[in-house]
Amino acid sequence: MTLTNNTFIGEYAYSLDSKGRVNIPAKFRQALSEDNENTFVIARGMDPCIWVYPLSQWKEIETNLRSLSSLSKIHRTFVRNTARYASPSTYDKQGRITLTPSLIEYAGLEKDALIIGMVSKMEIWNPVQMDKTDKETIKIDPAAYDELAEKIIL
Amino acid sequence: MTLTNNTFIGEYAYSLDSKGRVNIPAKFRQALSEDNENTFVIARGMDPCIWVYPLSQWKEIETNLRSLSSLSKIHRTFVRNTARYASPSTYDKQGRITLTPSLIEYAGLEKDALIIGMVSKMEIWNPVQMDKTDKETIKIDPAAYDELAEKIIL
DNA sequence: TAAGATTATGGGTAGTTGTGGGTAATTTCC
DNA sequence: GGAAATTACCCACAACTACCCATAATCTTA
Repeated sequence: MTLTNNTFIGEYAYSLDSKGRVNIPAKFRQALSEDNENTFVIARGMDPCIWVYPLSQWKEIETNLRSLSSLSKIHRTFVRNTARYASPSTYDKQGRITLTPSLIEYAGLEKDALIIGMVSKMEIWNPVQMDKTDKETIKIDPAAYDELAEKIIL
Repeated sequence: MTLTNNTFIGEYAYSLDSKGRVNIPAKFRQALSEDNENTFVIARGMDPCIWVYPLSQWKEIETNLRSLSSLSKIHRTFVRNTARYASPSTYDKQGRITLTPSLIEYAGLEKDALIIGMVSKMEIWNPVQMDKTDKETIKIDPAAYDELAEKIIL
C-alpha cells in the first residue's frame, strides 16, 4: 500500500549508529514524492526532538520566513532559531539519513531513536524523553483538547 | 444484500492469529467503496479498542490535522497523539488486515477479537474488555441521553 | 438436499527492510 | 601540499513482512 504523497503516520523504533545515521521508515521513503530527490531537511523541533521535513515542504517554510520583517525582534529571533540548525540530508542506498552532531545533542539522542509520523513531517525522539513529555501532556487543558478532537476526529 | 458504501453495522466474533492478523467481515469488505483500494487505517480508539477507518475517511482526518500549526503546543500534542499510532493496512487475498503490536497491546487483544460496526468506522475489542465497558455504560447519566434525544431520532 | 461458491483460519516462502561495517573520495587543517 | 579526519558510497547478513497456497467450515442456490 502506497501512502498519500508526503504524508507520514505511525511510530517506528530504530537505532542511531556510530556514524550518526538513522533509518527512515520504508513507508515514509515510499511516501516521499519524486521532486524531493530523496532529500529531507532536518531541524530543531519546538519540543526536544528533531523535525524532519520533505525538501519541498521546507522550501515552503523558507518562503514564509522570507516574508517576516527583520524590523521585529521576535521575527528576527524566530527566523534565526529556525534557520540556524537546519540542514538538508539525502538518504543513502539503505534508506538512512545522517544527523548533525548539534541536532543529536539537542534531541539528547543516544542509541535508540523513535521516529514519529506527524502527517506533514516527522519527529525523531529519544524514547526516554518522549515518555517524559508524554507524562507532562496530562497537564494540558482537557477542555481545549476535547474541543480539538471534536473538530478533527470523525 | 450490499450495504450502503462505507457503512458498517453489526457485530462479529473472529480470532487473532499468531501473526497479528484479523479477518474483516465479508460484509464490511463489500461495503468498502472502490476508491479505498482495499485499505483501512487502524488507530487508537478513545476507548480501549482499535478504531478501523476506511482509507478515504482517514484522509479527511489527515486534512484536518494538516490545518493545525506546530507553533501551538496543544496542536502539536494532538497531531502526535492522533498520527502516532495510526497505520494503513490493506487486506490480503483472504480478507485479513495485520494489526500493529502497539495497537494489539493497547486494546489488550489476545486470541479473540470482537469486531463492531460503528456506522462510519469499526471497532476491534477484546470481548472481555467489551463486557467490562458494557457494565460501566449503565452508569451513564440519563440526563445526557435526554440531551442526545434532541439531536437524534430513533 | 446436494453441489458449488464463499468464508475463516493456518502456515510456507521469497522478497524487502534494518543494521553493521568497509573502502574510496572529499574536505579540513597545519 | 600532504596528513588526518570526515563524508559518501558500497556490500553483506539477519530479521521480518507481504504474498501465496491449502484446508475446513459455512453459506447459497438450484
